[in-house]
Parts: sequence; C-alpha cells; structure tokens
Amino acid sequence: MGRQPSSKPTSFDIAYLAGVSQPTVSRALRGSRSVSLATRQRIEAIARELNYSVDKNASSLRSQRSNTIALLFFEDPTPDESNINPFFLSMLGSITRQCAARGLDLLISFQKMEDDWHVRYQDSHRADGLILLGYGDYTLYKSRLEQLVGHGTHFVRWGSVDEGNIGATVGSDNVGAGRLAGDHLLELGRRRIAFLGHADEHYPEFADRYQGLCAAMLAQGIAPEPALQVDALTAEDAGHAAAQALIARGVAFDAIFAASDLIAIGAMRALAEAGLNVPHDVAIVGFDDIPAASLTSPPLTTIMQDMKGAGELLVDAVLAQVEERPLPRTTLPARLVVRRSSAG
Amino acid sequence: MGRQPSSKPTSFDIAYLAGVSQPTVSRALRGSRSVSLATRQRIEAIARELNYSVDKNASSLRSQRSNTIALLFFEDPTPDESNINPFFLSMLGSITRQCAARGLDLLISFQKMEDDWHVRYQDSHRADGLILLGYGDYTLYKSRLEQLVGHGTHFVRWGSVDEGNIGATVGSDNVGAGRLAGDHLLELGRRRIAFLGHADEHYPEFADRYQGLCAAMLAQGIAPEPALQVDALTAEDAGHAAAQALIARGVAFDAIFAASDLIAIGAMRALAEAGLNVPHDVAIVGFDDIPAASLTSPPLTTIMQDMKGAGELLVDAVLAQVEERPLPRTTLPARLVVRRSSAG
DNA sequence: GGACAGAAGGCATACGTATACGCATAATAT
DNA sequence: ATATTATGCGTATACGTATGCCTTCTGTCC
Repeated sequence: MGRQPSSKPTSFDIAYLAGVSQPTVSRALRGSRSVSLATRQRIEAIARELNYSVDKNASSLRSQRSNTIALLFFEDPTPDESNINPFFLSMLGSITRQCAARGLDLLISFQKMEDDWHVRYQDSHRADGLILLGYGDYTLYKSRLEQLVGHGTHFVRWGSVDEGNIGATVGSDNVGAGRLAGDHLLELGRRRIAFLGHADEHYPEFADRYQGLCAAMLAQGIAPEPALQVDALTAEDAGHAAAQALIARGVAFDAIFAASDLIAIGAMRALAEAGLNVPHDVAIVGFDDIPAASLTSPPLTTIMQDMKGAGELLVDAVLAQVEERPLPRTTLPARLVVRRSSAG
Repeated sequence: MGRQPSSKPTSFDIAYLAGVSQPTVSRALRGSRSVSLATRQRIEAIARELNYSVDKNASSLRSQRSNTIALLFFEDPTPDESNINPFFLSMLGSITRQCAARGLDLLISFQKMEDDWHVRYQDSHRADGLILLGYGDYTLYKSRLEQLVGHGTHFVRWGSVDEGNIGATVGSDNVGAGRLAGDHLLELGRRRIAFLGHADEHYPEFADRYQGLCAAMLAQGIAPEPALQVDALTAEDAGHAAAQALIARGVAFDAIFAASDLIAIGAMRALAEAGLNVPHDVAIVGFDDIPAASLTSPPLTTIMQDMKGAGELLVDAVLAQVEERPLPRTTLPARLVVRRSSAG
C-alpha cells in the first residue's frame, strides 16, 4: 500500500488510468446518467484506490455551489467568553446531523449582532445560505436582514414566526407553548401566575410565550396583571434579578412561568433565598429543557422544543431557497415536560 | 443606495473602476507592499463601495490555502441524538473565537470514530488542517491517525500528551490535575479515595488523572487500592452505575475523584440513593467544570481546564503545521475549583 | 436502405483569483 | 552622464472542476 506522498491526484489522473477524458470522470463521480454503468464503476474503483477526493474549491468555483451552510450565532448581551447558551448547543447538534445527512458542510461562527457580519457572507461564496440563531433585540436585527434580502442572500432565522418578518423564519409555536404552560399551572390551581421575560417587540419570542400564557388565563376568566410581568433576558443572573424584583413589588404570586430555563434557574435561586418553597409556595415552569433543567432541585418543569424537527426545518428552508423551491411549514409544536417544580 | 441585483462584482470590475489591472486589485486587497499606498486606498474604497468580497473558492483554489480549519467531534459511545458533552461545547466556544480572531473559517462536524471520516478531509482542500476532539477508545483512533500522517494531513488531537503519540497532541496536564484533586482531598483528611473512570490505555486521559491521584496518595504514604477504582466512561449513567458498583463492593471509602463532572453527577445521585451524605460521608471532586457543576446540590468541586488556552493552542498547533513552524508547548495547567461537595 | 433517435463520451471553455515574470519609470550611485 | 537598483504595475497563466455543445456509434423503424 505504499502511497507515494506525491501531489494529490486529480480527475485527470483518474481519467488517464481509466482511459477516458477528464469530463467523463467528473460526470461519473457525480452520478450523471450519461456515463455507462461499466465506465462509472471502473472510475469509482480507481478513485477509491487512489484515495481521490474531489477538490472542493475547484468544484465550488465551477458550479457556483459550495454545498456549505453557515451557522451564525448571535451572542447574548453578556458574552461570557466560552459560555454558550445550552439551548443553541442542542440546536447545533441537530443542525450538524441534518447537514451531515445531506452531505453539506457546516461553517460556524459567533457574531455580535451589531457587527458587519453580513458582508463576509454576502458574495464570498463561502456558503450557499445562512442560518441565523440567537436571541437578541429584533429591532437591531432588522437593518441587517434587509441588507441580506437586498443582496439576494439566502438565509433563515430561528425566531418568532410572523407574517411581517423580513426573510424566512422558522420557530416553535411559542404562543401555543405559552398556552401549554399556562394551562398546566392553572390545572394545578394556581391563579396568580407571573411571567419572567421581556414581553415587547424587541424580543418577539418571549412576547409570544407571554401572549400564550395570557390567552390561557383569559380562557379561565383571569385577567393578566402587568405587575406580574418582569423583564428578563435569557441568563441565570437576569432570572435571579427578575425574581427579586418580583418579590420586591409585593404582589402576591403562586406560580412563575419563565421565558427560558436559565431565567427559571436564576429565579429558583432567588426564591430559595427568600425562603419560598418550590413548588409548595411557588410552582415554576421554564422553557427549553436544557440539560441542567433535570439537575436542579427540585427538577424543573419546562417546555421542550422539537430540536430534531428544528434542525431539519432550518436546513430544509435554506436549501429550498437555494433550489428555488417554495419553503414548507415553518412552525413547530412544543411539548410540556412535567417535573417536580410544578408537582401537585 | 440602489444596488442593482446584477451579478456579484469581481476583481475585474474593481480593476476597471480603479483604472488598474486585476492583479493589482488582488495585490492591493491582500496588502502587498508592491502596490502604492494611494492605489491601494483607491481600490479599497471602491471595493467597499461595491460591497465586494473575495470569492473564497477562487482564492482557495489558486492559493491552495482555504484558511479554514475543520473541527471533528467524536461522539461518546452513547450518541444520544442532540446531547453533546458540555465540556466540548465549551471548547467549541473557545476555538471559534480563536479562529475568528485569526480570520479563519471553522468547519464542524460530528463523527463516529469507526467511520471513514478521514477520507473526506484528506485531499479535498476543504480545510488546511483538522482539530480532533472527543474522548474515545484511543486504540480505535490509532489506525485513523496513522493514515492521516501517511497522507500528510495536518491535524492536532486533544488528549493525553505523551511522547509516543501519533501526530500532534495538545491537552491539559492531567497527571498534575489528578494530583491537585488528590492533594485537596487528602488535606481534608480523607484517606480512602475512590476513582471513578477507566484507567487503562484505552482512555489515556483518565488514566493520567488516576495516576496523578495515586501519586498524591503515595506522597502521603498511602497505597492505592485497586478495589477503589471503578471503570466508567463519561456519562451521567455511567457515573451512577460506577458508584453503585463501588458501594456494592463493600470497601470503605470517604471520597471520590470522578474522571469527569458527568460521572460525578451520576455518582452523587447514586450516593444520595444509598443514603450517603455529600460531603459529610463522602467528599467528591469532578473534572471539567461544566455549567451544571455549580447547579448540583451540593455544588460540585471540580477541576477547571484552561479552555481559552486550549483553543489558542489547538488552533496554533494546526497553523504551525500548515506554515511549517515547529509547534510550541502542548500542555496546559488546570485549576481546582472548590465548592461544597468537598467542604471541610 | 436511409433517416432518425438515443447513448456514451470527447472538446473547449469558464469559474475568479493569485503569483512568477517582465517592463517601464524614477531614484540613486559612480 | 551612465550604470544600478528599487518601485509600481501589467501580462500571462495556472489552480481543478463542471458543463454546453458536438461527434460518433449503435440500434430502430418505415
């Protein structure tokens, strides 16, 4: 098996050995029907023998298709060095698998929303399309998204699905999920349910979750109280602070629906400090089902999003644009996972 | 700013507008010193104006350098869909940042060790080099690594640093870290310290940690007992099972050093089930300092590896090979993080 | 038996950039 | 004033593949 460390073999080398022309090699390896079975098998055998692989740069240059997708993470306002939001990591796992299944390469990078990340991916042919991931102020997003659309760049964003969105968006059914959480808490007999998380147009996903909660309450004839909503971004600290603020307001509450698990975990810490027992005094429901959610004490009831479906849908939505197909459904159902933080 | 959605601008377009030749544009944008300052600035201005970016495929094809690094994760034997080992995620964060700082693209993918992943990256010019990450049976690794070396592929592996390794390796000082853990537990007066984790040549990192622990004990005149070592791979379940096995053996122990935090967390669950109190009956030290480590009750004492340094070193080691520099230091110190699981 | 269609593959070329080389002009040396 | 060198840039070309178009051959049908 002495493979001489000569220069890498090219399709010309294969062609010579197979007694055909270079284009035939290219066609054979791409499975073109205009190459006879016999020829193709001969070529494939030789290619394998030489350990040949198609030069990705040449191939992409010629075909103007990189078969690569870029995944951009936008960090939370608190970019704590190598601390990544666990939810997005789970998403990453799902996306990589989906890309692998389709033979796509996946490029990943972390960005600050306010940087000029869009330029790098605009015409460089690095990737055929982008997947944008990350909570973040949507109003900041907008101008960047408009530029992408203007340039004809293919992209999908994970977020709140809404008609008015710029570009393609895929996301969980946040309203429905909020309703699930609300119904669950109401069934437990809780009536004064607080919401920890932003609820304005800057964070539409959170706003949707809140809206779902309100819908559930209204269905029981309970009017949502503004005093029971506290702003919070998705971070443990923010959850802690929000719960403290809630307590400080002096309004009664017997349940919390947190816009994310990290917020919920921070809130549980604040409740414990205040001598409040979970779930006895306050039942709590989070969102995301991050790994840590089952490790807290008590373990956290939460909403589990369909990660596998999300990866599939995101990748599919990008490819749909590349291939000029219409893109399919864009909303995914979520599921309630009941644990002890909301036990009877 | 009506940018016509015409075809993407090329270096020829820039050249035409600047009244120079295409090669001059290329040189100017790459900062070659053989272009006058005035010309370069003119070119840069036009390029920015047109929102031009270098075509990555063409550039890579011509220069035979992709300025891309591929990060390959090898999954644990239990590939639980989108559940990724948190430690590697933290590493990912560090590596992406390092790549961004150097203007490198990062390609990532998950692999099963036993697949033919090496072929895809061998001659395809997808990436200039590989970073290999993942616990896994080293004996399985070997044949793949040898093939990579044979092909002249640039790569670095994260793992146990040892003279006999195939190819470049970067890793924490696992022996030293094991010693840290051991010294800490000994200082607390614990004398019967168990180790949960494999300790053979299949998992050299774990073996190193165990060896460090043994060294600490021997320094105090305590002979390590084989009965106090239980095999475990890095997973919560494995830790749970290992601790159960340890208890079932009926040997006395007053401390546990777990080869990873996941193992430690599983072990704590088993201890709780057995009615053993942490840290009163059993002090416990983990390894990795994953986010969940501070959320357990009691919070877990653990060893924190230098993630930032790891990212830097890994990327640097790959580039060193690409640029034919000798590669620098390959071992990183680790730090003990004391929490309540090993309180007095 | 000639026209025609389909199969299989060759020929030429384009994708967009980077670099070896060469050639002026200007600056400096002798 | 001439020989020498550096500066700044143009000319030509190569990187390795994919694809439009054309050719050849075989088989088929009236």
